[in-house]
Amino acid sequence: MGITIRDVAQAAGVSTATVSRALRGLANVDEQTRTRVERAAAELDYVISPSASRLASGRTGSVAVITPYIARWFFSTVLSGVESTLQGAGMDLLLMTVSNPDAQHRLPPAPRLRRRVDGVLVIAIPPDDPQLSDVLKLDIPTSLIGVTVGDVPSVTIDDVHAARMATQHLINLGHQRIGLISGSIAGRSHYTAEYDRHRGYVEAMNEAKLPIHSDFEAHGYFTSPGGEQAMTELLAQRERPTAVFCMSDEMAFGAMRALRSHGLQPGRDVSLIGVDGHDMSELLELTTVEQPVHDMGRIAAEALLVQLNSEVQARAHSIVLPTRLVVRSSTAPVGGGE
Amino acid sequence: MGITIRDVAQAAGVSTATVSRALRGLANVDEQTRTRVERAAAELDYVISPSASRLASGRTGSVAVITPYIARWFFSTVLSGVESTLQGAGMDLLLMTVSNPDAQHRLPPAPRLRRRVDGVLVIAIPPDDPQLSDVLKLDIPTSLIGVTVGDVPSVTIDDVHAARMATQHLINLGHQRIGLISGSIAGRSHYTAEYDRHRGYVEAMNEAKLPIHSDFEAHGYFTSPGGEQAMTELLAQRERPTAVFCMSDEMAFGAMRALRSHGLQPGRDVSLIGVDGHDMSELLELTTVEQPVHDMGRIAAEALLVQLNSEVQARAHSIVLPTRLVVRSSTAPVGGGE
DNA sequence: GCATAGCGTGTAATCGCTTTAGTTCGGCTA
DNA sequence: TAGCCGAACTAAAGCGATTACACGCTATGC
Repeated sequence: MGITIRDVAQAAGVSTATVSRALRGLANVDEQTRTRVERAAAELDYVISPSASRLASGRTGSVAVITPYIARWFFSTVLSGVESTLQGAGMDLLLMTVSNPDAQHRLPPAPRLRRRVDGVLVIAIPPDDPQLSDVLKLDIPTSLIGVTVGDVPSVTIDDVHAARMATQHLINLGHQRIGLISGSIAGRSHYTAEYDRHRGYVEAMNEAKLPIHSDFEAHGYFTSPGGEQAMTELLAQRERPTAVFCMSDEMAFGAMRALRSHGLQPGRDVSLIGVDGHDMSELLELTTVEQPVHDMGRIAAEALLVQLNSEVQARAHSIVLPTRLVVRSSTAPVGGGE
Repeated sequence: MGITIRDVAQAAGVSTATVSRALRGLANVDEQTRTRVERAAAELDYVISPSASRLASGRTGSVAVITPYIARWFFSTVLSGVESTLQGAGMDLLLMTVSNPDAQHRLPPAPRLRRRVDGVLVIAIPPDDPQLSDVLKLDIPTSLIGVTVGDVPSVTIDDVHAARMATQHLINLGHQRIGLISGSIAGRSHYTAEYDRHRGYVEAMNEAKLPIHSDFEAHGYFTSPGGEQAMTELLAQRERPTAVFCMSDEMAFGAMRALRSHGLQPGRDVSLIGVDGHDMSELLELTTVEQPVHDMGRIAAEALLVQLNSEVQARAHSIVLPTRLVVRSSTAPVGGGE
């Protein structure tokens, strides 16, 4: 039914081998011949059959992206960065999710990758998730985003530093009772970013010789209802914190709502800072430590492409991108509202 | 390098044809033989080569999803619905974006689809976008989401009805000066949903014999900064509207911010209603007409799979999903705050 | 007792490309 | 003039599955 390379060869009066080379821009093809072939292909409206090409060449021309969530801001933003890069390189992007707490019982992605993709990009799967190790065992070129495991190439931010920056900002404003809304995803394996952000908070507090009450930490599970709940708990303490560091913007949004329903105003009554640079944080006037999420996707994809194109097994290294403190009205000097 | 079907055949002591049949669960294979083959395949850790299988069978086992945006709420939510369905059916999901105002100059997706996918899902591309017609011309089974074109199968909501419901809600609360924040995406072709929502607004207003000031419409370009700008314009009118219907939640979020920076409170001073059921609308207490976005993706994917599996060219029909008014504190009876 | 049907299986021809190992041929060197 | 070389090209052997067809065998109908 379809036009094959043979039809093009015949129309151009050359062999199929020449058509193949001409169309792919390989050397050892006379420019006149190439033009003739291209014209013939265009006239016949010929497109290479990817299946045949893949079978013959062994290259699939596609990259899998594995992510636990699609509809969450961080993940979809990374994905958009990845997509634009891969599209630019003419690579197919195969999207797969791993089973996450929300959607159990789907078949693990690892077996589906074999013989099917040239490379894999993994977005923020906890380092000790067995599904991740299954993927890594496949020995397909892989880049990780937002997580590091062993010496697998990765693109991340310095989570310790981000958390220190956030906490330090609160300290600089004169706050002393600084709460923490962390993740502690229920039933979920241990998450590097959370661990590191915790450390950053602790380091900054210690350095400033500020006390860390265990009462001042609440779990927000990285969701905004969770953040709301956590803030409500913090507000129930005998001595309320005057500022709270939230490990993600979404949790901070929830915390904002909790403040409002207590008649408190973010910034004036309690300072709130997040991490992410979420789309909505500007709208909600949330101070936050921005991470370059779109770029993380783009850069990881670029690194993977380099790895795929280099014959040598060039040991790709890990890349750490900078974060940036963006101050808005959700943080203010301590006592401003008293 | 890899294990091929021949290795499995040899190990199981049968022909490759039998292995193929056994592994794909076809009929006419003795159960004992099938078991033997399966055991051999498992032992050798064999996986079918998709490229070879595709070439031989002509089926690609994959579906393309074409979308103008990935990181926006509506699109990523549809995508997650699509993904879970396709994953469940063992289909590969190829993600492609069409050039949108934000990202010009990428090659159009249509040529990349040929011979590569069994079906196509298109998310909310304006019906007169040439890139959409290029895709439809390919004559690959296709389902549209959030848009209709001719008799191509689609999954949508009734936008006229949704807008009527929203406007009627404001009318029921006693509002008479009801503003409209519409889209009018700059430099973008005409968008069905916008047209229909406009009609719904007009119909409801006419039915209630309420006047439609041209001053009461502002363009928000379907973004939240746009909505903020639009609301600011509306507030500058001599006679301010007491309520505003926003064609999307994101624009309503922006409008909320504009209200706040004018010292006004959504609901008390100006009522605000959106359309979408965005994640953040609950947090922001926005009244909205919810559309079942995740389901739209799921259902469109299911319909496409049916179409792919039915031998007959069953003319798939269009599906219209219901919307639901969710009342929150951003809308209140007129005059509540005066 | 014989034609027939159907099941389980094997044989071998594809599917449409890539790629290796030649084959030509004009021009250049010795 | 012979010999050699490199560029441009062709022929043909895969790549690893699927599937139409053929084949033997047993159960069934008449």
